[in-house]
Amino acid sequence: MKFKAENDPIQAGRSTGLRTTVGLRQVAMAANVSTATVSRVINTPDLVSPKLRNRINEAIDQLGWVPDGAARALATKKSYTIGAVFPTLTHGDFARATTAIQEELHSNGYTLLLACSDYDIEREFKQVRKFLERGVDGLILVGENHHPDLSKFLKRRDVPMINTFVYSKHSHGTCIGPDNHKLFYDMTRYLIDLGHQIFAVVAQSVENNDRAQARLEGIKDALAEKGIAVRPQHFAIGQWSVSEGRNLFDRVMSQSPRPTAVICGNPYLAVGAYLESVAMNLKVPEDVSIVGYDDIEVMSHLPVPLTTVRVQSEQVGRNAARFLLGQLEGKDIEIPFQCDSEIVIRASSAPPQGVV
Amino acid sequence: MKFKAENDPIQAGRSTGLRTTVGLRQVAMAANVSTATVSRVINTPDLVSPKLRNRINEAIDQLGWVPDGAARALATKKSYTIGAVFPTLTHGDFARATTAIQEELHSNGYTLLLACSDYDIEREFKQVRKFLERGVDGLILVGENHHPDLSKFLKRRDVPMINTFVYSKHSHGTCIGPDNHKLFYDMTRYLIDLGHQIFAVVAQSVENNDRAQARLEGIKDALAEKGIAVRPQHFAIGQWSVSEGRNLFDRVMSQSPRPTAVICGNPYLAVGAYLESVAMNLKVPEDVSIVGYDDIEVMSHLPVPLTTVRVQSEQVGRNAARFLLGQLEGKDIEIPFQCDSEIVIRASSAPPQGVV
DNA sequence: GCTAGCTTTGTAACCGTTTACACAAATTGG
DNA sequence: CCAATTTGTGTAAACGGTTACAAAGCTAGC
Repeated sequence: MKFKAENDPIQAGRSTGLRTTVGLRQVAMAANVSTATVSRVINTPDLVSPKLRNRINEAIDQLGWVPDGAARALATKKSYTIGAVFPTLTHGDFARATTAIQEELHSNGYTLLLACSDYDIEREFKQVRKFLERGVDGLILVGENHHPDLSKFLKRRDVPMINTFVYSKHSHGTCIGPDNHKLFYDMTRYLIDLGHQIFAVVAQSVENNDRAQARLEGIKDALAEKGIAVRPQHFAIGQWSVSEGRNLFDRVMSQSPRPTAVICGNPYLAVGAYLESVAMNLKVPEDVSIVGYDDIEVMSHLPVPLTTVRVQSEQVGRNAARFLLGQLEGKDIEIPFQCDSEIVIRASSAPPQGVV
Repeated sequence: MKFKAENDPIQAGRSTGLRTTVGLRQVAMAANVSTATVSRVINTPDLVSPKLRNRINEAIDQLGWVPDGAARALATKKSYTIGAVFPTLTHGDFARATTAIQEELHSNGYTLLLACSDYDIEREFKQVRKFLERGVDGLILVGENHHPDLSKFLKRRDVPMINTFVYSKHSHGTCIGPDNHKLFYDMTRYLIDLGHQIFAVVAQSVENNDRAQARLEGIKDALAEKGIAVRPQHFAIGQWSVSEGRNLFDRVMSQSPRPTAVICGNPYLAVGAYLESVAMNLKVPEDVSIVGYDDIEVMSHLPVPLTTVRVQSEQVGRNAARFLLGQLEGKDIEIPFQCDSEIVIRASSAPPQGVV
């Protein structure tokens, strides 16, 4: 099927007459230069003579022109945009990381696209696809297990990506965060060394959460080395909340034998566990040691401050952003892929009663 | 200066030969249809005959084509993108609102651009400008006082905007949130009715924070009606943290006369105040009533649960997003501009000692 | 004074979609 | 059976920038 082209000059010039929005062309006309020169003033001012540059800048100011990002992205194939998908923002560590990412990106001229997966791999994948449609230049995700098709998708359009809040030697260069396994391995060793023998674990679900999973493995491995295992009745998995911490603490402490150390999977569970110990009239750390993960401020201000692991979430976010920016600029910036973290020992952990 | 155009057919066809990325054109060729038809399959499938539609969809799948958002935005003048600037994400209410916004936007095909102003009006303005460059279709901000040039900027390119976490009658239709003044007016009235006469206020800085400012006014106005004022030594302004809550609580409680009620400007200050009361061996609420703002989970689990104001931050976020989407679709969706909020009375507030 | 090289500026094709308009084919009605 | 609609598809001009390339205007060297 063929149609012949009608070269209709009126139609061709249709829009030129009634243009109302100000664009590069209007600026160029106002300053009596070509569009190329205006574009150069924006992108490579050094290539334009000072005289013209001034004239053009004046025209820009006067017309109040702001370059159109979409047109720019289309022409350059760069969107100066980074997409991040977090499981949730309501957990302090992710919120802090997001803030850091945003700051780092913004001060480099990039903008952050944000989405939440709610710990759902399918959703994460959908969000990522949408981000790719939007033309993001890079991606920041959490954890290492993603939708099976995700990496193909990324590879096809080689968008750099970095996984956050995870680290292990085998993932060096693609992940940035703490070594979750080691963290809780060390924490558990610390408790073992204090003399504990009966351990309880109170944690959130590990579904689609390889970080939490790794931490649990850390506990198990450390205990196994001493021939210890967590009894089923001392292993409580639930929601992510203070009240759940209270419930689960109550549950594990009512079992026999009674644990002398309770390891909590997140700070809210730990705070809940402690508050429940108060309600149960148990003495911490005399009757039971309580330790947590992640250091939220209130933990250190409770009547018995809580031992926990401190992860530098801002650092994770900031370095993730830096890494991506580095990749995009072509320079391989060397950042610490394994981020700082430490066990903060406070009053809630001590040798079990009866051990000197 | 004039140059004559050289119609160089080789150069003109330069890129057609070595095209490697797959675009609308490739799909069109593969399915042996025009680009317009492919476009229609994406945007208005009903206009395309089922037969062609299938053939094209197959081609799309096979080539793994994803439409280019930038090109689309350029052609349609719509980016399906909403920008939000929050003071910070580390405060629970903003984090919850952000999550709700993101969800609402995403399920309507929009994407969220996020930035933080760190309670700095200049920064907010810069972020907004950047968002406008990016071509956002709408804006979500916090509070009502912005950079003086901001509204001009928005009006010029008529981008709809909504202010969140604020509400008053005069701002109906442009703001969505709680009536901050009324909230603390009511809270203060409640304390007055309990019989309190000596009030202390422990709050964060109100610089560039009209919400906090309004709440303080609410306190003052309620007190003034009864001829009461907060003494200077009972008025403590500081950071936003638990430890600051402890410090400031300690300070105001050491003054004479000793206040019988302490109103805290945010949940962390309130928790800090309570924890300090424990450290100071003061009984709550017998010796002093403590009330806060915003309901974070731990407040209800402390040995003495704290009276506070509960604001539905998710609701604020969700409705803000809905409102903007409505504006963009042209339909004036009726949403509640004043959001639900309530005073949650718990054990930390009671009549002052000596009053029956 | 002429040429070679550098700097500055203009021309116009191109980025990947959308969409107004033109047209052909299919449907309808008298 | 033909005119008037309706439906489906193609053509090509936008959208608002960037940038390869060409063309001048200089500078400087001999």
